[in-house]
This record gives sequence, C-alpha cells and structure tokens, in this order.
Amino acid sequence: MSQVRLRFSPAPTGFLHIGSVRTALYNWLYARHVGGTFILRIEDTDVARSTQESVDQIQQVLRWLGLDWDEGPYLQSARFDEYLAAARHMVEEGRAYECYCTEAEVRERNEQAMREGRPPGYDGRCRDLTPDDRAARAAEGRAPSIRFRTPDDGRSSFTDAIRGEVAVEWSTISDFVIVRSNGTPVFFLANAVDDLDMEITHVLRGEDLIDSTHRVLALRRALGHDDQPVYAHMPLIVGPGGAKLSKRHGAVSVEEYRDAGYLPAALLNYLALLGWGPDDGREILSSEELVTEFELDRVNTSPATFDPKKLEWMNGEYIRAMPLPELVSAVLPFARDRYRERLDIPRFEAAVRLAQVRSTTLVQIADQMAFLFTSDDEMEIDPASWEKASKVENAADIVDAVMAFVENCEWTDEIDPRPAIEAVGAKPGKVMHILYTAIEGRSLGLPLFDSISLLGRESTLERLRAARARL
RNA sequence: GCCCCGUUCGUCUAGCGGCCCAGGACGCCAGGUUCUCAUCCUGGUAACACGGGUUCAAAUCCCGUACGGGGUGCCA
Repeated sequence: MSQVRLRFSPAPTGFLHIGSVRTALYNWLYARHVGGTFILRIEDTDVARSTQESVDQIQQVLRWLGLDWDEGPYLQSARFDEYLAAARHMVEEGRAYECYCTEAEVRERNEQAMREGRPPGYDGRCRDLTPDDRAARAAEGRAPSIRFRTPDDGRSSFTDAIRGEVAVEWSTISDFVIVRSNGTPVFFLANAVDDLDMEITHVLRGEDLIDSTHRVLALRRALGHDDQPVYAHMPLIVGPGGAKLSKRHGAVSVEEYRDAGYLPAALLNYLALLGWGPDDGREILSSEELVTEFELDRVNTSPATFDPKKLEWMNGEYIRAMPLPELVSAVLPFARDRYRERLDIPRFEAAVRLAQVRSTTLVQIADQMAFLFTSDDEMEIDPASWEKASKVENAADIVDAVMAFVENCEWTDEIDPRPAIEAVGAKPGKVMHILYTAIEGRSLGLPLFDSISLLGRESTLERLRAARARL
C-alpha cells in the first residue's frame, strides 16, 4: 500500500479562520491516524493579496495548536516556473489557449449576460485564434491570459469519500483562466501540479471547493494523469442562523481564542466535534484519542454551527482536569501582563488553585485574583455588589464584629469569621456578601476564608475599615 | 438564472430498514450539596423539514417540493 500523503494548503491572505483550522486539524488527524505524511503548503499564487505576515502567522498558530507538519512549508510562489511550464505544455497540446480578452471585458460581458437572463461564463471567443489574430491583438497592447479548454459535453464525476459520487455536466463549466495576463498562475493550475508533484493521496478540504474539483481533475488529466487522489469535502462551519461565520458571532481567528485564555487542546477537541464524533459518544478527547478515533467516513455532511458556549464549557473541563503546576504556568503570562511587579508567586499559585474550579478560561482565573494584587487604597468596589450587600440589617455591627475577630484570631490558611457574625445575631449565609464585596471588590469570587488568609491581616482590616466608613 | 451540496432537540451529534412513541452532550429550567460564585449530584425541557413512493416494517432507501449553504472570479 502506498504512503498516504495529505496537505493543508491555506492562502496567506489574512488571519487563520477557525474553519481553516478545522480543515488543518482533520488533515492532521487523518495523517496521524494512518501514519501518513502531513504537508504544509502555502497557496500564495495571488501575489497581490498574500503577505509574509500571514505566512508566519499560519505556522505560529499551527505550532501553538500542536499540529506539527512533516514537510514544508512549500510556497507556491517559489514554484511558478513549474506551473507555467505545465501551462505551456497544455497550450502546445491544444488543451489550453491564449485568451486576449481583458479582465474588464470578460466581467462586462458576464454582467451583460446576467442582465439579459443568460448564464454567465466565458464564451470561448479566443478558443481558435489564428497566429495572425493573436499577433494583431498583441499589437494592440493586449497581454494574454491562458485559459483551459473544458470539454464541450459529457460529465465530470468523482467519488467523494464523505458524500459519494458528485457529478456535473461539462457544459455548465466554461473555459477558465489558469495563467493570469500578468503571467502568474491561478489556484487551479498550481493546485493540480502540486498535488501531482507532491504525490498527494488524500485531499480533505471544505465543501466550498467541491465544484473546483472537477476543474482540477481535468487539469490533472491534461497533464497526463488519469488517476486521482481521494477527495473528501467536509461541511462548512457556520455562524448562528446558518450564516457565514463572522466577527459578529464572536472571534473567528485562533489568536483571539488564545488571547482570551483558551487552551489549544480544548479548542482542538471542540473543533474536532464540529462535523465528526466518535461512535461511543465521548465528548472530551485528548489529541491522542482524537487521532486513534478519527475516521473519514464518520465525518458529517451538513454544516455545523459554531457554539461559543459549548467551547467555553469544554475549556472549563480542560482547566479543571489540569494538574495544578501546569495550570499555574499556563495562567502566569496572563497574570504577569495584568499585575506586573506586584505579582507574588506563592500567593499567585494559591489563587490559581482556588480559581481553578470556578473558571472557564485562563483570563477568568487571572482576573479573579485581582484583589490580591491591588493595593488597599486602589481597590475598586463594584457598585452593584455594594448596593445589594450593604443593605443587610446590622451591616455596621457585622463589619465591626468581623474586624475585631480578624484583629485577634490565630492566622491560619482559612480565616472563618462566621462565629463573629453569629455572635451579633446574624445568619452568615445571608450577610457575607458584604465581606466579599469589602475584601474582593465583588459579592462573588474566590472563597472568602482562603482569600482573607492570603490577603493578610493588615490588608483585610484596612479594607473592612474602608467598608465600615462607607456604611 | 444555471450548477453542486445539504436538511434529527435552540446548538453539536448518535442512528447507516425492525433494538427508536429516537440516545448522548452543550444550553436552559427545577431541586440537592456548599462561606459567595462555581464545581459536583439528581430530575426536567426539546427534534427525524414537507409530500409522495418502495417494503410486512423507514429517521434510515427512491422521487419531488420547500428551505439553507456553496459555486458560477485574471480569489482560494
């Protein structure tokens, strides 16, 4: 059996979309599942829109996610000669031809056709130009593009590993450009040539490319190859309502999730479940488990809606399952960024432990401990929390009693002021919000007893005094 | 317009002719545990787009309709 080879081939024209990452993931999963080769290929044939920043970013994101590739990155921009040679070969064999229509003319004709209710598409007027015709047009200053001559009749079909047979009449596909008039190759050509040269055996990509497959396959045949790789088109990831996933629905770039405190493993796990699932219904799967479980024929056929809520839940599951030291180092960059030199490591580690079970993102963990790294006089009290908490009966008595208690108690890992509260005749459960608010700034947050202990006697008293003064 | 692909709870999905008056997960709602919040536990809510076939039997197969998405580019 021949070696399985897959490629992830993004266009470097911006940040890596969440849908592209899912494509990369499935390619990687399949490659690892069957012990094949995973190749990174940058499809930067559109020189005007491709950027080096984007090329760098793609690699950075894949590394962060742990999607390691075995070959590449290959840049198509470095292989233009190959594509142009293939195009010339096709022209010589009459499989393609020079077209002297300008981009503007073609566009104008298509718009005209639409207005008149005719189907758009190149009309083939340059198909059979004589050498004299060509010379005349070139003399007008027209630079030719190269168009592939598609069959006039018959059908094109291929077997999709996910969908089965996909067929279309050739009459509905007009001659398409494979080399631009500026001399640069177009996606279809580069794609066909590279898949051949790189001996790609499986092409796993988004459903939006399903129609282009017929063209790429025709190009392969024109290049003398009747064999075809296994194609599998996966459903797209869409936003709420089935619309295209966009900024309006939350983050669409991986960097945004990374910066919001999502774990790569959780993101991968969630994305893997968008369009595929193991037969036993498990939801939480490590990358290793995903690799062993992944099967191409279990990939779904219908689009999946991206659900930020479920991603968040899953991230929380990963955070809770993490060994503390690992979590501490994961949160550290976020905490450093927020608290700078104020950050105290032992205190930080203790706070992470307390926050672990009550957070769904690393950012949430870092944020919850803010009161520990804020000076007493800079403490901000959440107005809504204060409003509610300060309304309790005997608020002043309670705070006074707790201050007296804190002042004299033995200092342990958990300072429990409930006896003091009960002593003034109040029910701890009902009135403790005022203590949370005074000490942590909000009525909800890290457990109070631990928080008081971490904060220390002096700061705790200072904050209680400030609260007492506000009553 | 034409072509292609798709359609199971709000969402992700299981189901590949009988085990399904449809199972799991997220969300939501209710209750329990708890120093707040959260975790955790228990229970509840809610779906086979529609219409025809085929078959003893259909969520599962076929056809049509509707709806959604994609393509129709000198973008990928």
